[in-house]
Amino acid sequence: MTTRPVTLREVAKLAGVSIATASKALNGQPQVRASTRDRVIRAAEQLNFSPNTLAQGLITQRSGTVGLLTSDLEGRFSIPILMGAEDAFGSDQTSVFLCDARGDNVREKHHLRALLSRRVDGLIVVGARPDARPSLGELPVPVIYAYAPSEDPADLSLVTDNIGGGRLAVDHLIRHGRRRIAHITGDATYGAAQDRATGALARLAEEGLELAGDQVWFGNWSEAWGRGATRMLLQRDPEIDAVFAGSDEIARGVLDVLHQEKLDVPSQVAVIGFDNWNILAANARPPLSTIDMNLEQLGRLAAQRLFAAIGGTLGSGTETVPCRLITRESTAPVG
Amino acid sequence: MTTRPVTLREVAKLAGVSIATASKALNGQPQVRASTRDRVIRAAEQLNFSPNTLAQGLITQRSGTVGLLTSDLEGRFSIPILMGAEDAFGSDQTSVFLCDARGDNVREKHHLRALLSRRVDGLIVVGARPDARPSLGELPVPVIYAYAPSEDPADLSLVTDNIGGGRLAVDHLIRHGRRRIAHITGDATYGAAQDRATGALARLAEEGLELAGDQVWFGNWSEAWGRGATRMLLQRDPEIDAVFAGSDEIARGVLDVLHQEKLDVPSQVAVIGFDNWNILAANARPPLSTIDMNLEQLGRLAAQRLFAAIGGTLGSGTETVPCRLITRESTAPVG
DNA sequence: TACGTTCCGGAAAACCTTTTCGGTACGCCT
DNA sequence: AGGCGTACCGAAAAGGTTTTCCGGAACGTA
Repeated sequence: MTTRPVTLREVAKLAGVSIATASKALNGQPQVRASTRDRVIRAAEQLNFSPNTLAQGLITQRSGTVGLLTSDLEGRFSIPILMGAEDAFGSDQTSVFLCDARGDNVREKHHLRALLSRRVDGLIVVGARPDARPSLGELPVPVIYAYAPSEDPADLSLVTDNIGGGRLAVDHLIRHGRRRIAHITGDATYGAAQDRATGALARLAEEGLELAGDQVWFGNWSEAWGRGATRMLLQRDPEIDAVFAGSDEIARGVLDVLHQEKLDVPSQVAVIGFDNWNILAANARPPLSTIDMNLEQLGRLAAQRLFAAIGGTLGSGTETVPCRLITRESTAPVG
Repeated sequence: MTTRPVTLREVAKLAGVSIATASKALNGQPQVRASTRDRVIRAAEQLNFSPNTLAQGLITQRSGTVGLLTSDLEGRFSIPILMGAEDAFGSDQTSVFLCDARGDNVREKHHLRALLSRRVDGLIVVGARPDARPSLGELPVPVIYAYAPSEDPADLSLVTDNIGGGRLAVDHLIRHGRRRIAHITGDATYGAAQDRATGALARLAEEGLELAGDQVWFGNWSEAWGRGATRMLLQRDPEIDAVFAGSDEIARGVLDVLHQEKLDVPSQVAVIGFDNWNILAANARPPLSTIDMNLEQLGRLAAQRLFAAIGGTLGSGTETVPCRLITRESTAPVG
């Protein structure tokens, strides 16, 4: 079982040519006769030869690998980004090193060192929450920051368009004839919460509408807060006809209390969430309209940008990826 | 920015020694004077030298990498396993290649080929669902199957003890004085569903109890099924005092209908779930007792087994990892 | 026949590190 | 003084591949 892998030397020997010709034959170089090429290829197949990528990397100065440095795998936002990136790279010849720093700074440094030692061709840094994070600084390889942008504007970052997402949600409610729209969202220290609220308020202002409930209800990203805030909101303003929740978790809490209060969704009150966290949104009662951040596309995009940067030169600044509206049954036209 | 990495040659030159001595100095070999060693180390630090792992791997015949081949990253079960494995390897010097086959067979083959070409030292195959999957066959490196066992008993597989988990859940309910226990679970074609039911029934039998509701309610792994099954169950047998749900999703549906029917949880009916999917279990009303499969530990264990197998020899057969009871408020003693 | 072209295949360097082995210098003993 | 052991350092091979360059053969032309 632990037989040493076959080398090009053995393939060459079996085909009766030199190592050099064998290499050229397998790599499609022109300076080799068709008949010899066939012989080499057959020999390679017969021995089940696969070239040693380490040796290749040594001479080409390209390892064909990239590092995916995430702050927390647990967080559900990292996963789709990873998937997108892995997918995009997979179709090229590059493999992906997965490193989870678990939010620990020294662990991140440690992983970074290891990755550089492995001569990765590039790096994608995936943040845990969508707020700016410290830059890794000058590195011998291109780096792309995904989800959480770098604090250094000289780096290239890819982030979600949370402002556009908030706008999208409220726009959807307005188009369905809603006029008394409230906004319950998460932790005010999150840039994402601020941005989504900003987008929502901007769209309301365009329509000449005021926010129902007198304020943006910041709290935390939990179902429990969704329940609590909704109770307070209904006390303050029983006449609302729509709620924009800052996350699907919060939206679940909102739905729960609306049911308790015998308010029908969506005929009396429309509810829209954020994240399109399928397990929560699709299984809600009724299924929840929500905003999808296109995280997988963000990951794919990061991979593409990185791929372009390898060998070429890297841009800088922050690029935003638009959100997408997912309509289910929790929103519907009035009447 | 794209400066070529520093090599040992440059370090040696700066320290005024040969490449060989520089290598020995940095690797703690004894045949080098302390003063020279210091000089080399200082030179290495000054140049920020990090050894080229590709070159190292070429001579030592160890790449210091392993492949993590998952069938679907999306599935929430893979993630904790990945985390555990990544964590365990991280503390060694091994890095992890992440490959997502997306349930596609040809993609899996493609990734496998790429990984072998990169001369990984070993492989962990993480399945999407806990049923046996085809073996990858004889490979030049040790392979460990996690979560989904291999069909070939000659391979080494690590799986969840679902039977024990089912037993654990029912045992907990019994200890709390419950006697009329029903079981609502997911897709009957899943081995996990069968096993959990088997464990549950075995524990009931030990106590001389019958399953309430006359049958195991197989359906699918959704909240909606949890709701539907609970309605049917209550019609069939309104006197139940506990429900063992095959997943936390299903448990959420169960809770929902119990609320609608004005049955208090846990005083009238206790509910226990499975998976300890935090977002669902901890935020339920009331917070859900559940069974945790210790997936992260399973991943860690897989890493350890693989690490032991590298260089050594690999065992075979199927090893099970026990489940763990998580008590929250949805279960409590009767009265 | 002599010479220039074209086409193929091979020898060897290069990538970067580890490790073995041989060599030098020095102190010690006889 | 000569021999020997020890401590330290360097030269060189090895690992597997790519690529450059060169040599030889075949062929056509003068």
